[in-house]
Amino acid sequence: MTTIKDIAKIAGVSVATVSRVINESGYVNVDTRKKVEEAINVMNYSPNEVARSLYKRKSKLIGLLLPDITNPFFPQLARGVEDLLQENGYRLIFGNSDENEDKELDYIRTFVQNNVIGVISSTNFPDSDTYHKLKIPIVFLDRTSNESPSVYADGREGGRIAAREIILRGSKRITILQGPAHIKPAQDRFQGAIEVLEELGMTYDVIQTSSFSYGEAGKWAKELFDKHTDTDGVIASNDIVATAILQEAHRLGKAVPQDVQIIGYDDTPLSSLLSPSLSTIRQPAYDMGREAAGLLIRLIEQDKVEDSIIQLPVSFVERETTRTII
Amino acid sequence: MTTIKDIAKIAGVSVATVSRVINESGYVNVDTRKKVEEAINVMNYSPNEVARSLYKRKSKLIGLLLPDITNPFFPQLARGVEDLLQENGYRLIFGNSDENEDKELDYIRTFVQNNVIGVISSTNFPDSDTYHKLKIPIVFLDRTSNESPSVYADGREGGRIAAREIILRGSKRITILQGPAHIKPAQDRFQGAIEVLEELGMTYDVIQTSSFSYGEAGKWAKELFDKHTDTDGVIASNDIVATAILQEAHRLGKAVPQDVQIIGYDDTPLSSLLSPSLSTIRQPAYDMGREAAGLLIRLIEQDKVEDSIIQLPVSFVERETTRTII
DNA sequence: GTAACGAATGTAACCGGTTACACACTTGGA
DNA sequence: TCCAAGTGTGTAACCGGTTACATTCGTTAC
Repeated sequence: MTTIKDIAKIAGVSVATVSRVINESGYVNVDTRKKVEEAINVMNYSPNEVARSLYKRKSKLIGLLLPDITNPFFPQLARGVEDLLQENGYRLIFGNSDENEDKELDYIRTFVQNNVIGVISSTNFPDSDTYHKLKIPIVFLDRTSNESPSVYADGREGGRIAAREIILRGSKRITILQGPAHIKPAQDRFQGAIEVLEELGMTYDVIQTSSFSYGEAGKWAKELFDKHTDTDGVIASNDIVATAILQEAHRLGKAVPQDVQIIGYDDTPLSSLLSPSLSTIRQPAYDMGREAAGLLIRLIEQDKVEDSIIQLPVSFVERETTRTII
Repeated sequence: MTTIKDIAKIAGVSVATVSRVINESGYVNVDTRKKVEEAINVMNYSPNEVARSLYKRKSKLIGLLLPDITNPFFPQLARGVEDLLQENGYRLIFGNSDENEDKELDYIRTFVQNNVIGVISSTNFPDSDTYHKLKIPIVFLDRTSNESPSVYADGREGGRIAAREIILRGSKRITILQGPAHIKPAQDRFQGAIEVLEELGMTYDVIQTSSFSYGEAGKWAKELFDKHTDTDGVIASNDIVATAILQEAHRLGKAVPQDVQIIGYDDTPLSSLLSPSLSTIRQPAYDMGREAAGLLIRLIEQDKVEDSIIQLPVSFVERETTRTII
């Protein structure tokens, strides 16, 4: 490996001068600069970030913690984060937490051990000691915590919209899928939907679910139509679950949206590809990722940061699993 | 930040002794060890990986380069990689290359700058200088390069299976979607399918595509049914494209699989959730990721590694977009 | 003529670990 | 009794950068 010493020797200068050239700091004579730059080019040298990081006590690394990249909502988020960071010269250490606090703690620890300069986390435990004790900037993504910097979409409003739209389009016996209890945004959207239904004095049923996994979604779909045969509107906990409902409805010979309307949540790419395509509440996942990265960069590079809590709008995406308003 | 010096001071020993305790190397008296361990616990100390990495010239970091995490095939791969690495104490620096050689080069460079100890890459340029010059172990994932360690599924055989199955199930006028020219596995599966069609002397049509993006897939679906109205069997370049075809067939009032059979590729999670669910060629993405990680770990930790080229089997997953064999 | 300052460069300490080496003490066998 | 080997611990060099500080030289101002 080529080191700064090698470059110094080739260029006939000291390491300090090479460092000055690399970092464009201090005084360097133009001719000296040329010699050094030439040596750098010849040797195709790039400085060791580890050595830098050790001295400066900070790196260009940022930790990203997501529950499960396999859930189609998260690749969008991750991509948004990665794109903006990459454009700004930062790199990502990435981990899946599986919503598991121990795994999360373990990752945060190794992030710190690697001198990461900031963390973006989709955690269910934003108020845990782990995060409070962190001395580096942290942005909660798709999750919130009182005063801490965070980027999220308005889940409660999303739930409200879903309920309003499905009612507006004529469903009378609505069933709501309640997402996993420990996932805050899932509960927010659930609460939002409930609120509207209560306000309008509608009767409704609830099916509990405990994950967003592909594998189990089918089970809840079966349970739903089993228990609530006459349901004519389903507000799903996310697009995966909505897809399973759609499939099950199909299997049972129920016409969608004529017999049952279905509204998903997230607007993952798959939802537009289904037949019929899925009406859903859109969260701007990619933008959320970008915003989170942008906010983190600001927190890292600036003294004062305003608007460190960013809420992005959700919207109803009308497709084919809901009826048109008459 | 707590350093090894702090611990040494608290425990009343030298840093060398603390280091010996941490790394379980050399001689340490039991009582001394206890004192040190106590100090470590009290201070909740964990050693700085950056300092370690600098001295040892290697870290616990591994670079992972994927084309686009947003393509639903890759999260599975990534998850497989991450799971096995995490279990073995390694961490991941992650980047999206967009199949772009410059971006790839840039990532590889920063991987090296950060003393990564190995790289897993899904690249279209495995034989480029960038990789040849790398002095650390590298595993090509979902891609191959002559003698270099790689993990992939048999694309040609996948293509052959797809063609055989669709013919076996009665399609006479088959259209093949040819994936992006620069993506090797896409061409492999295309070639495999062509081979079988030629061997059996069947006529067929080809539609060129230039990406796997959701956005453009619809366009090719339209083009397909526009140009080849009478096609009764479509071999898609992957599941995303297959989904778009399915949707378009639906829109045109063609019955699937009665009028047109469709076979996808990858068996991404979405394919089982469609209605009708998608028959496809399964690549064991998660396992591919795990295998790649396992192979890389072996390359890192062992002197000699046998079987450094791992080919995983593909299989036909029969669902509802193909007819049953009579 | 010289004090003051800017430009250019080098020396060496430092970041937080690991480890080669030196040294002291114990133990056991010849 | 003496030496070799084993045990236990500390000192300091080292990894590859950055930077505080010292030094030298040339120019300008008084």
